[in-house]
Amino acid sequence: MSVVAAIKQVSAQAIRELYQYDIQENEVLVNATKPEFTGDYTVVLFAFVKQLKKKPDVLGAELGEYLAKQNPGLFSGFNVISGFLNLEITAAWWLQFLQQQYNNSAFGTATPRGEKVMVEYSSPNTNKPLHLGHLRNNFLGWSIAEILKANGNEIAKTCIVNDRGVHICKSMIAWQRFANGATPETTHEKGDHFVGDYYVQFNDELKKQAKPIADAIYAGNAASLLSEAEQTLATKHLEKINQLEGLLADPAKNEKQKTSLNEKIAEEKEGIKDIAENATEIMKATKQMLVDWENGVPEVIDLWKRMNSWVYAGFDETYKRIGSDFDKIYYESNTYLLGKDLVEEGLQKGVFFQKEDGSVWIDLTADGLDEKLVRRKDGTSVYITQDIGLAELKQKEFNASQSIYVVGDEQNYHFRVLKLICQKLGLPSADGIYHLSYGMVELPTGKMKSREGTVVDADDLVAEMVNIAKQRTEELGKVKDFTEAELTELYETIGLGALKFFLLRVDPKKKMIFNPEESIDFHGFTGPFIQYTHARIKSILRKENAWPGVDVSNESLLPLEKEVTVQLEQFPVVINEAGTEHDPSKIAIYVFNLAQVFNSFYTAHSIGNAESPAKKQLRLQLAQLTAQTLKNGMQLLGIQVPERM
RNA sequence: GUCUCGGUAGCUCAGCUGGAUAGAGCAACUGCCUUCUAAGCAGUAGGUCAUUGGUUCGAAUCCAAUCCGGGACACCA
Repeated sequence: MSVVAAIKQVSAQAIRELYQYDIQENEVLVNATKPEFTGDYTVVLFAFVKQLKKKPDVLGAELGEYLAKQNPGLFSGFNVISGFLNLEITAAWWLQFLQQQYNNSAFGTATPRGEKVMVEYSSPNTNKPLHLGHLRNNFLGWSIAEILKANGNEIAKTCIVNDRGVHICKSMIAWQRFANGATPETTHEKGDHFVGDYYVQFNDELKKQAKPIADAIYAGNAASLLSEAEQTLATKHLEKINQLEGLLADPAKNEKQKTSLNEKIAEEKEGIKDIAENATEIMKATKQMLVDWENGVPEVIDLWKRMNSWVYAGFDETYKRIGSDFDKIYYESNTYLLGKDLVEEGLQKGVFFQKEDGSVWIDLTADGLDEKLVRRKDGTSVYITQDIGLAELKQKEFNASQSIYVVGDEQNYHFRVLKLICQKLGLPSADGIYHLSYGMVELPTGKMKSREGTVVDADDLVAEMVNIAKQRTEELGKVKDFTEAELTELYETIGLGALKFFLLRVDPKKKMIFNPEESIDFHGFTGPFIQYTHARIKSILRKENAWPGVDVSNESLLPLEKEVTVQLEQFPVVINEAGTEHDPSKIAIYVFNLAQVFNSFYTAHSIGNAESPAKKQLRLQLAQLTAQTLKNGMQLLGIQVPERM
């Protein structure tokens, strides 16, 4: 049990016994004591003052007295300052903790509870390579899986590959038209980048073809190019634009109103652009290809398989390098028809209802949401239907009590709907659905846009980080005796460590800004800082292979020795928090704090030349447990720590 | 329009189940490598916690309103 938990327990017990007042352990608020006061942990008393009808000072004195008396092994002293009961923990308690854990390579990990958790993450589209946003997703998914594992859960990592749909057809059409039979082998290009290039080419061509149609729409002579429905829609947009521009010309409008009007006009223009793009020959060919794919036309299926195989080869390389792996990969081409029978079932149960045109809906207005379509009038299913089906399939295959989806926050609404529908359908997996929502990675200029070429490519970024790691390491010149292979490994470790730490140190649900102009730091609150701390400790431990082996249980602790110990003791609690909150940044912050405290200790006190054998023994134990904890903590973030750097 | 997430130091972020004088890192400035790795350590400076009101012993934290920014609300995925 952690110290804090122990303090809560004995405090609640003390209040029960002293005042016959029943109180739960978790109602006791325990904080770390502020440095300016004496003590290690502080019980905040204000919460009980009223119920117990005691003045804070009196309550503190009585409680402190009682606690110290009843638990001489835990508390060595106390003081009360205006409602805060500051408790000092005995050196013996800290030393006992250290004795128990210093040799425990699994320090921090909970015993298995037999609970199963699924983590779905990564989930790429197969029409373009991975970018920075995917990296955040992958690192988060991997890390949360490790954290939950350390909390005693059994983990299944999954991935749903979006391997079918218009987006792939776009790359396929472009390849057919522009590639002249080129392949990744002939061009010596990584497969996912190769296919992505054709996706870009498709969009270039689309723009080219859509331009004259859009011009015609604005000129009012696009009738022959559009279907009747498109024509009516286009006219509507045009009318709206005219109307808005009329308003804009009004000199009485202020800047703010003008901005708003301009935004609305831009929206209408976007609508016209969509119409024009959909009317292009290349778009029509793409849609036809999607129909052919669904009908299983052999040439289309062959090309689809071929191009996907190129993409997978590329992805595999990236996944291997960044350390992502999966226990089970689902492919949308296999799962996109799932959920149809559930729609039927839902209709019969009255969860869904049918409109006159035959489309099927669910009414979520009572839950503060809208009506949501689950089956089109033509009988085909929509995106969410597949997800319901896949949720059921996962449940059948893994029977996990919790199913985590690592997906960007733009899909918050979607997952609320998904969970609600599953609950209303009474699927056993429903309550375990958890959307681990994370914010987008943005550039200083705003969102990354593949169309504008402002996407930070994952492979490029990893390569750059590794390259910087190499430069820095060479500048410092500390590892001249490393072999070529050892150097390569070290650069990967440091470069990827910096990158992963950078993306994981921030609360997942917050969006984050990445500035490609400023390279990711290697100093301060960074991965390399922690790796360095680890390497330095390991260097000492290699030198000091003969420990004094004397009894340290009667030693006292110097302030910095204690600070390190206090920090170490919190590791299991932090792992627990990171798990329940699904938040790896808690680990990153913890590991940084630990490294920082240890470094202060390291510069202030010598380990090898300690004042006495007992001190040396104690400091070696501290050093060893710190190294182990840094290693275990970083492992939870998917980051390796080197023995030397 | 409705829903939702955010706004803390020049920059990037902690702190948010209410608790003592709001913390780190980067950038800036001062020191410290003849002693276990200076990717480090010690220190200085930097704040109207978006604004206003409320709740109370106490608010960055809870509530309301306002301002600013992101996202969502498709018979797209």
